[in-house]
Amino acid sequence: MDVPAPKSLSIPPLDLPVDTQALARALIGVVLVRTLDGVRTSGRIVETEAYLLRDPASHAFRGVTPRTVTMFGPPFHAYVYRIYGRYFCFNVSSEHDGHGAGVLIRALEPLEGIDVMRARRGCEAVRDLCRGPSRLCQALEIDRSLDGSDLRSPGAIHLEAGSRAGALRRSRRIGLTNAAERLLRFYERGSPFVSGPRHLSP
DNA sequence: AGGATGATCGTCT
DNA sequence: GACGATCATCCTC
Repeated sequence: MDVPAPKSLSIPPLDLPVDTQALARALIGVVLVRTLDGVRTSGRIVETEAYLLRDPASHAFRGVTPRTVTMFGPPFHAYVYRIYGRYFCFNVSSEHDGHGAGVLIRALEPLEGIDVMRARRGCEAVRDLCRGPSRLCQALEIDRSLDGSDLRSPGAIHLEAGSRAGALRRSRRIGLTNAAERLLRFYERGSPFVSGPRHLSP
């Protein structure tokens, strides 16, 4: 007979799909936790974008490069890249080992460590702390050193089960010129913490 | 509320 | 040598 898991102490198992688009949807409501010097900052994911296999908009489209190796590794690892010389963006790798794809995290609803995030961002308004892919990287102090981290086990950065997501909506991805027509951006309906348009198709 | 602009540098051609 | 999966700021309506 099995010993029942302790009720209040167990962390609910986080079961995520490998398929990129399914993962982009499943990640809404999941909590991203960043632990630095023993201090947790975290937020609930409210907006994602899928970057599929053979997707002209994806960094993986033209094959492996030194920057994008983690996109081609096993799923559920951190792909962090620098953009416009000054910012970072955070992704969760998807698909199986050897296949390049991932999900960009575009916005969080701040949960833990709000004052720490305020200090890092130089910004008071809770709504603006993690509303945008590079803003959330500033708030959680995410940079290239975290690239390759396994997000399923507790560490410097990982994912935890969160509250169930509300209704999902989808739209075009933001800031693209390639394959811009595809509806691969997902966000929680009505969330004030979403970046960009919040008024598109169901 | 919404559109235009400049910053800034790693990455790939 | 060109170009961003962005942001903050400045502008007009």
